[in-house]
Amino acid sequence: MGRRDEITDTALVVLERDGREGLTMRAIAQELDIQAPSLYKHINDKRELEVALIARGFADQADRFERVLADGGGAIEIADAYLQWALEHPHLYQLMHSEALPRDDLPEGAEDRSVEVVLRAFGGDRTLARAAWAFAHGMV
Amino acid sequence: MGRRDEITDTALVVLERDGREGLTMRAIAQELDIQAPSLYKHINDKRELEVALIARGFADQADRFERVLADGGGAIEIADAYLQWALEHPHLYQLMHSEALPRDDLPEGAEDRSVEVVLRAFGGDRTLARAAWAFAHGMV
DNA sequence: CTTGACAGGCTAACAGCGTTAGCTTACACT
DNA sequence: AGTGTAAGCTAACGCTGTTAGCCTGTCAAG
Repeated sequence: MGRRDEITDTALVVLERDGREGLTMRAIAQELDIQAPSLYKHINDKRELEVALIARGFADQADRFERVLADGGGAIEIADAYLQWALEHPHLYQLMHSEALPRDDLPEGAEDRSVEVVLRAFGGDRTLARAAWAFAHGMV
Repeated sequence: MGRRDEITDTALVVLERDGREGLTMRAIAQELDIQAPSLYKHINDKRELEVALIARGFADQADRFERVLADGGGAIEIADAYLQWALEHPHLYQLMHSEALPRDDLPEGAEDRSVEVVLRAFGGDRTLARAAWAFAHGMV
């Protein structure tokens, strides 16, 4: 199923380069030297592609957080990493939070891994962790 | 300049009823028993209309906050009102925060009035007020 | 009383969007 | 040799925002 991933890769490139409004089927297709309708051999609709990008966003975030934690970082460093990540991937960040999360469509645990790390940084205090997340998101 | 306001009124109705994706020029026009292109006699483009809606959102928020403050409410009550308002106007709230705010296009002080109230609730501590705002927004 | 400007409608049309249908081509497997 | 499938293609549809150009009613000035 490699082609689907290539398409997602390309979509990510287009998104980060042209923003959400530039993320069009035809633009993605062009980047792949292909016609837009051909994309539908690998994907059901655009939303599905966006969900895949969102999932990648969470995964990448989780990677970053885990690295911070592994380097001995605590809650503050995690929050800082959150903000940093958002500033580095503004368009993807916007896509991830522009509407209600399609939690049902997201692969199991895509979001959870990120949540897990944050939770650990706060010593398992779910309420406090949620508050911090909200604060970080709000600040962005 | 009354017609422009009527159009904005109608746009707000359509937005709250059908959400952002349902907020189309043709839908607004239909609600006014008019053809879509006729809207452009009163408005330059759709973005301008959205900006007007955003401005109304801030104004309505400010009204609410001021009332809370007048009723002796403090920081917590303001935060609660913020959340309450967001839940009551989910589509408008989303529109207001879905992209970078067009601050240059917003009428002078549209946002400021809201900020002002929050600031007062926090005894003029700008940093603390900003933090609380971020927290409230993140929670939503 | 006429004339002319202007406000505010109209229809027709365009480009770009996501998407569907149906055809073709290349390649793997029996 | 023949068949099935993966993956491309073109043409087209309905929707979107938007432009151009036309028409009609209101109303003030000469």
